[in-house]
Amino acid sequence: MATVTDTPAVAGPMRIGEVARLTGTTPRTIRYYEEIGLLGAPGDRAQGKHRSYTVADVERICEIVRLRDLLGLSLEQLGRLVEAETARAEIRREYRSTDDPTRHRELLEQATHHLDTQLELVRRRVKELSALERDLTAKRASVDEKLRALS
Amino acid sequence: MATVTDTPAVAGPMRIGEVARLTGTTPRTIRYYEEIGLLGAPGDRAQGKHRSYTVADVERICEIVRLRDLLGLSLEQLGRLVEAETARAEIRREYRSTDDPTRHRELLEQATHHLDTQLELVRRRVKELSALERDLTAKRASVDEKLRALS
DNA sequence: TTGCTCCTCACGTCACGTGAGGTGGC
DNA sequence: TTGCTCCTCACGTCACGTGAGGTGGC
Repeated sequence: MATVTDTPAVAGPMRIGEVARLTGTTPRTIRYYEEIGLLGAPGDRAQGKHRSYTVADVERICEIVRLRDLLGLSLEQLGRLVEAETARAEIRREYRSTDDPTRHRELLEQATHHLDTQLELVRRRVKELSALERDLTAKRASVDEKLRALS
Repeated sequence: MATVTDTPAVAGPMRIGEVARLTGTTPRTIRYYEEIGLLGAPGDRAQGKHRSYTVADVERICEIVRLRDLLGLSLEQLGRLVEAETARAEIRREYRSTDDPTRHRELLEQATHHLDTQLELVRRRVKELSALERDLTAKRASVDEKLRALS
């Protein structure tokens, strides 16, 4: 799996091919996610002209791809999950633009709630996979036992 | 996720609906897996007559469904993976029908190889998911920190 | 005989893959 | 100007979902 540790060739705005390479997807996939509203249209863009992406866009796509591959969710479910993420970006903007500590607390509590939802899904998966690993290991041990008995 | 711990209503042969319920799938999915050769046709069956399944069939479908949900493989890849499983069933039959210890050893060593392939895939996934869990936990801790600083 | 489940087409859908034909920017 | 990548249709594919119309077995 490709990660963001691949340094982008340039720090400036990127085109869709580079973004696809950095996120381990394809241009078609990125356009499709834009089409169904999972990604917002990148910047203002005239019809037929090239899409231009920022480093923040790349990070968002990486997150989506990671969750898509590791949890078994539909893109609609994934959309609802990262809507929370989108909200978090919005939250940070609002967070920085206000000094009201009550509002600060509210925004932070929303963030923890979003993170907890994701953590719960991840932990459930880890448990299921660990159970599978345990079962396979047990089978392996049983076969090994028979092999030893043979020699 | 449904598991085989749901005891089947009867111990005898089952129909497709019951099998679907026990394995957490649908009749359509089971027929589709048969169509693409992922499952062999259950018993000899005249055209248009009902399919009849055994407990062994249910266990095999459970395994397939479990691997399908937890690893992110295509049905073709999954087919190659459980071809090994199919081979194992065949192997057990041959294992019991021969007394040659050299042949026994060969068959057992094939079995360990198949199990190791599956274990490697499972462990890779566990690692990826653990990394994701770590990242999310770190984010959560950072938000918590800010919340404490506020009070 | 009545219900329920099963059967086989066959078209629909989700998440993209894959050309076809044309334009943009270093 | 030449290449390369990008653009927008639009049809194909994988893994099923979802009726349509008909038959099987307790």
